[in-house]
Amino acid sequence: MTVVTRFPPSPTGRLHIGSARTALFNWLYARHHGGRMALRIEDTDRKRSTQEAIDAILDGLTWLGLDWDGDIVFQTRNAERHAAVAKELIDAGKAYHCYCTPEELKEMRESARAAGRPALYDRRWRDRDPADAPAGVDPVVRIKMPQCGKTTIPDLVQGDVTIANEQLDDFILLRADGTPTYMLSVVVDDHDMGITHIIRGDDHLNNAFRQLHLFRAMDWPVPAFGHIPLIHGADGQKLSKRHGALGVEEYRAMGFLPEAMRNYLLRLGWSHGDEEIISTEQAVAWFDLDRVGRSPARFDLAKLESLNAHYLKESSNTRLVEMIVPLIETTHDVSIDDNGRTRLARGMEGLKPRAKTLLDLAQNAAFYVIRPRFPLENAKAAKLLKEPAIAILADTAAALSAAVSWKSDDIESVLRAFGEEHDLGLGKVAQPLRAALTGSNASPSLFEVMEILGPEETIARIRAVPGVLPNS
RNA sequence: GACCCCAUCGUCUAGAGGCCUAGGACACCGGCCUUUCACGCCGGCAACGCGGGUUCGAAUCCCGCUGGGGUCACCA
Repeated sequence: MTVVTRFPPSPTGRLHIGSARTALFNWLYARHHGGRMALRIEDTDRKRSTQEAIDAILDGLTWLGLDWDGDIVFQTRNAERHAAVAKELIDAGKAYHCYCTPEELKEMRESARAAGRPALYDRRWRDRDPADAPAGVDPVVRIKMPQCGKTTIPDLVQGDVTIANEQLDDFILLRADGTPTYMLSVVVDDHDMGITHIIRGDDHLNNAFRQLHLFRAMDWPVPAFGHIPLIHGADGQKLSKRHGALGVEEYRAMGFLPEAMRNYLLRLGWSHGDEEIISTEQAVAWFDLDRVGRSPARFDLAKLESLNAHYLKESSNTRLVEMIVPLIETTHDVSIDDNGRTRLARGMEGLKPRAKTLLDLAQNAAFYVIRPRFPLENAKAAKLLKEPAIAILADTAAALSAAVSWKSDDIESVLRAFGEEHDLGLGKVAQPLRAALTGSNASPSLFEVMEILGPEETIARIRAVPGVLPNS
């Protein structure tokens, strides 16, 4: 049997970080077993579904590198089929019309809860004579669920989960307006699409019991279920807006690499011994549901950052340059030419180990293509450019102008010799220079920076420091 | 409230009765390296929620408690 999984987002917002992990697990499971992953847009809630959300979800998946097999299925397009199944169930005596009003149902739930009973529909129309139907009320269609006994779901993640059938009520298949509910649509589509494995968030575990009976009522094979725990915020509460970013798009904007995101999401609730850095190839080879943990995991930004820093270091310089150029261009309103790109690429080796995100990288790299502006905004750096540093800088510029070679090793020799000559520690010489050249008190190796900047630019930047030029 | 699920360092986790003096990673704290900041390397702090069983032996099995989470819509 070929494994067919599915990822079924509701297009009501961004691709949520938890959904992204669900998609990843479905994708990995399908790939691991040589199967397929289908993508289905669950747009049955027409009021809240938007094209914008669909695009955002597709973009998010694409960015993460999670592709799907076959055409995208739009659930609303199958509405007629869903309704036909409901009719079939009515004809078979497995479903019926219910004429309860919303108020009636609300009252029913409230009194049930007050009595300490499960807040379920009391099946009052299940065996009632259809002739009793009140005039002018459009009925909903409800399925007949078993009223006694137990139902067990052999869950691939949670193990066997059993519930008493009294906990299951005759849920609605078709709304009063004739449109199918989620519960019906999902089951019909999963069947029609040949889904063999339903891997989804833990919040759907209760639905699985209802869906299981719907599969049985239609005499359809029941897919395997795997309910993975949800991701929680750092405080252990359900992930919500107050926890900050929720959509993968936002993490992308924060400068995270897709491979870091993938690795992080994978390790959240899943493990393979002590492995931490896991490539997609390894993930496909190793992934299976039995290694998925059963307790909810908290989202830890620091760990994501650390993984991102790792992948940043592994990335090629050209890839990184292409990713940060637009960032530098927009924040500084400049246009970076090929020369600038070359400088950035050469500087990347020294920049990479100093960044956690692409945003850091772009910010730290900007000086290679943009001259510092005086007075410096960076307070610590500005402090480095006070006397006697200005005088030292002027002398340094002079010494540098006389340099025969502009290789970093040679520049270092020149500066060390200069320091000894003037009885100054290297720090006294280097720090003001760093501030003058990079506008910051922290940067990659100064000698490397100077080599990349080149002699003209280096000298020009030193002379641009207020107070230096007259002495040089 | 009812039902279901879960429970190892601050966080993610390893651990499938003796390999556990509980391992790794992130974070944190020291140190080394060093022109700065990082990276890297070395070291440190830090956990089996509680109470009962079962067993020669329990983080691992069972029960209870406590704590956390999920679900209870003509939403998905």
